[in-house]
Amino acid sequence: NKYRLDGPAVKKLLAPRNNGPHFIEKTFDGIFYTPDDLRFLDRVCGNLETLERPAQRALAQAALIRSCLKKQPRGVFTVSGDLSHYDDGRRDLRLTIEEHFIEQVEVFNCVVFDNGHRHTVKRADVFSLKPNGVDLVYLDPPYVPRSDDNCYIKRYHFLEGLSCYWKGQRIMEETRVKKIEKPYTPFSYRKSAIKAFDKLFQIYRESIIVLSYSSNGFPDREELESLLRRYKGSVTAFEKPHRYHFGTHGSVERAEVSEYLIVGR
DNA sequence: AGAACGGATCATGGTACGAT
DNA sequence: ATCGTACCATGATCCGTTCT
Repeated sequence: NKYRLDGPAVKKLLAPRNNGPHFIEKTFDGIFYTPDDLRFLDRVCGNLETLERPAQRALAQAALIRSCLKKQPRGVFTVSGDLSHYDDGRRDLRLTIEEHFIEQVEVFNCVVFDNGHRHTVKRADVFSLKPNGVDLVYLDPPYVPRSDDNCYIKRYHFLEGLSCYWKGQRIMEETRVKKIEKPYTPFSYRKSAIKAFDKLFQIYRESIIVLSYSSNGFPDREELESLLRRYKGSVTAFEKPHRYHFGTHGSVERAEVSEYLIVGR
């Protein structure tokens, strides 16, 4: 609500260290970014603990993660090594991570405001949370594609690791990009997705439920609506056409989809 | 035979801004 | 005022191979 990364805080984050950690530099050398970029990430991560306020640490982490995302071609961490053929001249690929970081600190400082309420964030299994006293839940689960897998960790493992400095994570050494292990979710598999939706809707039956989903996913819209009707008297769905941009060549058939917003109350 | 995994992949169109 | 150029967002996929 009120704490930003001011001059002294940024100075602490950028301060040189003598005995700082080198995990990122050692692990991702030749895989992502330049050696200088990797050392910068180690330095800022090591300096995070010098900020006393958790809100400031969170802002710094958000700025650092955003910096890494912008500098990585396509924003995904499935590609590594020599990425020069992705270079289309854009500024994001030219800046160092440090230059990105300075900019992103300002970006995140600008989103701090006070609306008079207290807010909390949790990173947890949805089935482990208490559903009491929730007016409205917005659900954005992973989609099960029609015939493929949809694994976010394989695209964003570096950011997930960065958010905790890979503490408690096991790196899969045999993978080219040094992925961390994929966490299990029943929403990612045909076998278990329907049951998982049913359980989720049941848990939040006292709240307004808003579900984001796509025509690309399984189960289809009709089935989701009927699952939601088990617990909700009124179910309405909104639909919007959407085109993805990653496969613009002719063979990409799934780029044209409908996005759904399904509301139960 | 279908599911899951690991890794690689586009080009279109909007916007900002300087040049004319 | 208009034109041209550079920048850059998009990213719940695609494909070949391995596993069950």
